[in-house]
Amino acid sequence: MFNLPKRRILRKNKEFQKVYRYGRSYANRYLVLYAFTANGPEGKVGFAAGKKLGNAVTRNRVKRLLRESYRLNQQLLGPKYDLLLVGRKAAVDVKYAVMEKAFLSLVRKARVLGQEAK
RNA sequence: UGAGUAUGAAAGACAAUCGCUGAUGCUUUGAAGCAUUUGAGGAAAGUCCGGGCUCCAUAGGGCAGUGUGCUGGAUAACGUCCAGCGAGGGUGACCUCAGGGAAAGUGCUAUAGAGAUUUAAACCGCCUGCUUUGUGGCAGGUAAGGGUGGAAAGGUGCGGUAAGAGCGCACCAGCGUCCGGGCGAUCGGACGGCUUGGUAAACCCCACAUGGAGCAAGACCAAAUAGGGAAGGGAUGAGGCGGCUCGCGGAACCUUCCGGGUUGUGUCGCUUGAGUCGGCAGGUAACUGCCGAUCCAGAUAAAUGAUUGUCGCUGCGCAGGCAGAACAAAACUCGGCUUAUUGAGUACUCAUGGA
RNA sequence: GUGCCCGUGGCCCAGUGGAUAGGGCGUUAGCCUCCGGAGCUGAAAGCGUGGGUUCGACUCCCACCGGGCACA
Repeated sequence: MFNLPKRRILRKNKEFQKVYRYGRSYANRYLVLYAFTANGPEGKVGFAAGKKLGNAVTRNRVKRLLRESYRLNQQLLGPKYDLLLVGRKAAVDVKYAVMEKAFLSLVRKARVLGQEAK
């Protein structure tokens, strides 16, 4: 239920480009959310952290926080969305609880929640 | 106690829950699921050097270019390391040094100064002579003193002289020859003649080293279809060996343009290696040899995270408790260097006080 | 991964080992004008950082820091 195997993660450059170009974007202080209606059997998710955030260690940490937020709350989401989460500068030294809250508020704003959650 | 020098272990631990990479086993048409196990560093970093490995001749010759530069050793190799020598710095522990050649040649040496590199040089001064009413002028001698400079061509002292001068002598520095110690850099001593600035991180000379590219190397598989037209070159030797040349090699194809068409973030390379740990032996040491044990990440928008609890460390607080814990993540691999950073301990030095 | 290049006042650039580090634009003070512009006169402000070579370094060498380019 909380699984997040490799095939559910965006890996190819083309997929990233597609979500960036055609997805709707929502943002707050800690992250940016791109949402795009998927055409595959299940939704995929991607995580990104730009070079502005710092060195490799901090970028990795931001991406892992984003992944945890998605992984633990994915059952709330509708099944047919490709999402892309991008960390922002304020997320660098933030705890998980803050990140999760920011993620949930954005998800509500973007209206990609599933039927049960509503 | 304070200040400092060198070296330098380790990089919080355990448990629970949810997840991820790889491997193995089972289930399974496939996809996947379950179980067990595994999983970042001392710098993984910067990419400053050097190897392995792969391809291009089997990596060859010469020139050019580039790099290194006290001696001896270590090493696969190095611009690294170890032990010494010399120079410089520090009261000292100790630290720093691209540290060969300036008598092969060329260049540069600003400003200042009379004079800056070859018969060195006379501005002030000193001395002698001539002259003048003269405090002066002229001629000559002189590098001891002053002044300039980073540097004035050996330094100090005594003798000597009209005044002076390696002009003579002693010591010191430098140069040459010889003797002795040391594998050697070099050190010590004797003798000789009496002295030839600096700069080679300026060109250069000498010695040594150096073929080029890089895992996006390279190999394989799959998918796609049609290999079409034009021009030029090719056994009188194409393309290739990324500077030039010699040489090698031996192709029916090669280059350019026009038109058409397809395609993977595929598999291998990819982790057993100058590996790691322990013992013994050799060596001042770097390191080497032998024996035994052991397998310890292989990702590709890139795996180690999140949450909670207990204990340990540091700070604050009477206490419950609260806050904090660096720098930073493999990308073919290994040896160094450099930089970032928390830092227990060990050895030593100096100063002050006490016994 | 490899090979290169650059860093000079606020901005864009010059600069043979010896200059007071130069030019343009800008800033600023004064003059001029009824006011502004233009013009004239003057001023401030700089060699990325740290070492080394040299008598002397923006320049030569080394190590860092920051930025950029090319190729596969």
